[in-house]
Amino acid sequence: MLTKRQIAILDSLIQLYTSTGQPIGSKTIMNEASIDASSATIRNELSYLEHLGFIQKTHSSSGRIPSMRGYRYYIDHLVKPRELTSEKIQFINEMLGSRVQQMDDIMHQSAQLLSQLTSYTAIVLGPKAESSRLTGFRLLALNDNHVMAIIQTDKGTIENQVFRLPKSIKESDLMKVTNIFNHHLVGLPLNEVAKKLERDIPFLIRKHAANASDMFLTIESIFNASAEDRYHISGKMNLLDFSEDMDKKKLKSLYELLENQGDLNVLINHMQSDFDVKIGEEMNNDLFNNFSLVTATYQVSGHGSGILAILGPTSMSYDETFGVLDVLRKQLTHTLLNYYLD
Amino acid sequence: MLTKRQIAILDSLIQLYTSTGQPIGSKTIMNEASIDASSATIRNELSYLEHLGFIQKTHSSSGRIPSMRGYRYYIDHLVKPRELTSEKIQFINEMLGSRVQQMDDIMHQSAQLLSQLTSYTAIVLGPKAESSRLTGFRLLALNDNHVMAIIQTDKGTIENQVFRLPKSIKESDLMKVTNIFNHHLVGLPLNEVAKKLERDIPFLIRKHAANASDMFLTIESIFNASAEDRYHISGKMNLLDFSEDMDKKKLKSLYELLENQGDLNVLINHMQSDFDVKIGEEMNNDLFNNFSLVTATYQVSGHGSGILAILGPTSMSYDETFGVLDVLRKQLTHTLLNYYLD
DNA sequence: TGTTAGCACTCGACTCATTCGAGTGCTAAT
DNA sequence: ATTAGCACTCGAATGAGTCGAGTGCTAACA
Repeated sequence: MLTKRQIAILDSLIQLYTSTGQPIGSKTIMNEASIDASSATIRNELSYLEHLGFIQKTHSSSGRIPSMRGYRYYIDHLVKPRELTSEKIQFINEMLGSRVQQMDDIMHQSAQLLSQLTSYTAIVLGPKAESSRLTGFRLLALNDNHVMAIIQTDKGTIENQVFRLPKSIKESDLMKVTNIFNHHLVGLPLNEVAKKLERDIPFLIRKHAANASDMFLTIESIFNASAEDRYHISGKMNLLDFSEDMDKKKLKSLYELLENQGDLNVLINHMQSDFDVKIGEEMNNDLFNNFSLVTATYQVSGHGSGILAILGPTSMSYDETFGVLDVLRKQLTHTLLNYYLD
Repeated sequence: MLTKRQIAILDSLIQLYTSTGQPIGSKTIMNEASIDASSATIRNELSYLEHLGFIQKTHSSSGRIPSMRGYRYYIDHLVKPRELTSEKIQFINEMLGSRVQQMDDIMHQSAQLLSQLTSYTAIVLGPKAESSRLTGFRLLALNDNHVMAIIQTDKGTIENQVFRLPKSIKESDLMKVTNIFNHHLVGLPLNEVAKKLERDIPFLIRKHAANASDMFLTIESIFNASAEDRYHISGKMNLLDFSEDMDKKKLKSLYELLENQGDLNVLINHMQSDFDVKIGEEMNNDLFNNFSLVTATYQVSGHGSGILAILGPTSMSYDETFGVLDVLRKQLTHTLLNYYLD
């Protein structure tokens, strides 16, 4: 059990360290933090905090920096979202408030806002409606050899793709395929659709429209694309600012990871809580040892939930990050409700 | 006028420098290059080449590196595309040869191939058909409040975008707008379309479908998007390997520039010649002082021409870069002819 | 006259010793 | 329990010294 003073010291130390990036000594704490004790006393307390594993030295006579455990304690007990300046709030409102936009634009905007306001890297995931249903499937002949496939769900997502028509396919085959899809898939929840696409549909196609089985593969890939989470990442290059100790090779692997849907899925796993922080090694990936990932979920009632995430240095200012995320999350809930409304 | 030996020395020096990255001294040239002269003689020649401005020293007693002028001379007179290994050629064939793909996929593939084979950064621009005509415009009602606009040209490009319908708009308005577009724009070359979109159409809309003028703005932006060049960039992160001397700030500006269509347009201006190289300062942008841009054009008869470009360090191996570009350019011409054919 | 061996000279890169100072832990006094 | 005082530690910065790759110049040579 920590005393009040010990908590105050730990708090100040982390605040100071996250804003300067330098190890913090007893004198600095005495001067900068409002703690009524001499540097010698603070030294004793620091020694105790180190003994408990909350802080550590970089070398035997250096100042202290927070340890993994220290950050954990800070995040779980001490940090409070910092209020944004009214200018920043206004900025967010302006960017997300007014005009009608497309869903993708909104997500993209949000990611940009997050990365600009924090100067870290932002990852945004659109609202995921677990129970959305397929409401429409169309094949639209554009000309003799191009067809557009369009997929709609009741949650408003619309996916489309143009593909070239193999010569073997006739108008009548197109109709048949469309009918099969409409008859067997439309109205079902998307996870059902995925199952049927794998099991029943290939059989039906072979039976009723054998010519079209090539085409089926294309269409299947569109369905898969529509089911995939779509990540919007902004401020990737900000990573350069807080990855000094990484060599080029690691940096490249890191960027490759950020390009890869699958890896992101592992990194950002859905969770219930409003906020969640993963610190360095908690991410189980050497690449992220000096990074932290702060994730916030936003809810759009009746339309599922989405995720906002900030990837920054372990030594980031958590209070500010929490502040930005909190404001944006609220604004986004609001914006999206409007989006679904009209 | 340079003697044969001087040319041979300049050639070797550049080859050696581009492969080692280190300043080259007289002894190295004597040992590595097949030049029948002592190091002292080579020193004399080097001194002369420096006097002419083809090479320079990094400090008073260092070896020589090529100067801007040296590179220019090398590229204009000495460099020969290096033959690719048969494995690499086969790799390219496999990636671009077989199955039917979408245009965007082909371009994306090409960019990836280029960056992987050169380990520099690749920029690919799809075939630009100067004289393509608008052949189709459709508005497809997806549901009560979403419409998809589809634009087609006779060169096979298809652009589409989904947008939300303002409430004020009725079915009949949609019809009217579609009619106006089909009547006044379809069949025209795209540059004519752009003009009319600016001049005549707004007036017609106001007259016949006043409610739809909001919608017109959206549709106009789709047209603009369809007219835009679309750059495919791959291997951005390779920049990290050859930008050691740049600070974080410059690196970020550089990446921002690569994200920006407009800036890329300035950088890569269309030209006729098969190959073109811009060396460092020739690009008129401080950010590129230590980079070179090698561009190659490819022709698809009857379907316009496109561009392949490699952005690498000024000290890149030009012969290899030329080799890769040449092979890919030929393969691409072939692939695209097939694409347009069937 | 062109080529070459020989040599003094230059300058960056590297190593090693020294200094400086921020910070610590410990002890003894309050 | 707190604090002043002090010896001690260690990284960062500074400077002297060495090494070696490379140069230019001179004089000898084919």
